[in-house]
Amino acid sequence: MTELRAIPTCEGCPIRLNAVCADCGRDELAALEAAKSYRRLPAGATLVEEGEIPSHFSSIVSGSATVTKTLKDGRRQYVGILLPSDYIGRPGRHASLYEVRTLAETLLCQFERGAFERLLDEVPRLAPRLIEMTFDELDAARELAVVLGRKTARERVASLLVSLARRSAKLRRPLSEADAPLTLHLPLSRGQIADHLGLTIETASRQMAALKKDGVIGGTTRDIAIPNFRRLLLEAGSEGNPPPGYR
Amino acid sequence: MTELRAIPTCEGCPIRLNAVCADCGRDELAALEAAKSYRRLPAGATLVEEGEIPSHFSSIVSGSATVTKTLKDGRRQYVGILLPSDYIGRPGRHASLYEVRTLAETLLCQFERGAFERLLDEVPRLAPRLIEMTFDELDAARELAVVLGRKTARERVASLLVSLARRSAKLRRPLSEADAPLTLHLPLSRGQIADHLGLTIETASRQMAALKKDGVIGGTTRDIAIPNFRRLLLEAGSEGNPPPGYR
DNA sequence: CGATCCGTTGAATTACGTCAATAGACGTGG
DNA sequence: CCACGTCTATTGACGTAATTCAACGGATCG
Repeated sequence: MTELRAIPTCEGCPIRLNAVCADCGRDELAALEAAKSYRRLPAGATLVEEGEIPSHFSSIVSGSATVTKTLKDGRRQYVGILLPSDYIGRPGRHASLYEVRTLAETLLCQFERGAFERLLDEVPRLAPRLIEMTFDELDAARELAVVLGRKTARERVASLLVSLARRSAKLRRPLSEADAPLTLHLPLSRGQIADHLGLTIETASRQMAALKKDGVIGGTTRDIAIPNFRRLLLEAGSEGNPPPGYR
Repeated sequence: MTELRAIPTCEGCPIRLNAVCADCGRDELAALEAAKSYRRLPAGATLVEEGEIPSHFSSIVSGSATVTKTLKDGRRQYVGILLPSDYIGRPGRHASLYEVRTLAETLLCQFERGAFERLLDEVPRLAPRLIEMTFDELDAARELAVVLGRKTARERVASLLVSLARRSAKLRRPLSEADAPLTLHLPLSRGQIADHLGLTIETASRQMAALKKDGVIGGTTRDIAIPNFRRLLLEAGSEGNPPPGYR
């Protein structure tokens, strides 16, 4: 799928316009160029362990990763899914509360933590962009809380598909209105979908099957066809029709 | 309860050491002083409406508020509870995705949005602190996702009590180890607890009753006694004992 | 003193979890 | 090419935690 061979320069970087560096000018970029390095990881690699103080701040150039919290008895919840241009890390010497693990082969653009903190002070357009992106992450986490707190299993699965479709097709045009067919490669197994949606693997599987039976989605296990995005959106439950039997 | 009469100066401000201004020096504080104003709201007041572009960025000096997302069919989820020193707002012209509403009479220290954005550029210790606090909010939202995705009703209620106890007794000392008795005034009704924990009012009420019956908590409806914090912590399910019957 | 709000409690219902068996998909080696 | 093991996904039958529906009790207030 994504080509990981070539180490891009910032100029030609695929995430140039969306990553934490997005707002930097040519001169500011030079400061980042000097400090950055690349790291390539296979699928299933642990990037950050829970409790670890990460040595680097990094951005996903290509690939994907999950942010996971695990209770001591083993219950797992994915609290984030990271796609290209998303960052991993937090300024300051904080132990990570999460495990970060690649879902696929992944290329990172990384900065040693101290160096990144210095850049935050020195490169004026970096901190505002980090603030902006962190607020977006906060919105995503709160949206997940709504999904987990208030939505049915079917709505959760539909919501995940909506979110992944929106993110992977980086819609400039409001996709919300598009009725045109659309395909989506799922980066997650059924078990991982369950870990993200607070469900069991069986329920995740059943709901995928039900959505398919009802014609909301098509395609294969990992490659989902969305014949009518608006329909999927309605199934996700954020758009106005109460689930059957809601008071 | 909290005294809202006196408008404090920054020097004597009760949230001086924890709010977004916490890292500012005496001189930086002067710039904030010049731009700030106060606003007092009764309980149940809407501070920000969903979809609105807020005109101000504000900090809670005293009181409390909820951050709520409502689905179009009326299902509600509190995605945050704000206590003194927490901020409300986001730099940039973003429509709020949430409703913010006071839980009790509340005093705000506020800045007109444009003025706050200028301060972010000009007062060096402001942006790093905002980043720090936003990451903390992100952690809280993700923690909530874990609670909503993976915990039982009893664990959810216990988790909320733990979180409120930790926050309201601004533990410098690790409260996690304290076995000493402790009291907590609940800022939330049973219905509001349910809205925060993704439960119904009946389930919230039943679980409170069950925790009381089992001696985990005592006190009255709104004033909770916690005879043994460690015990409550265990009930919250983050500390190692699987709930009965977990695979 | 009725009205309203909030909390509690009981009984019936249900969505999802649990347990269990089977079916594909994919790779390895004979 | 086929037999076999492994891993993931699917499907069925059953159990249960939480919801739903309903009734009631205790404050608070005009």
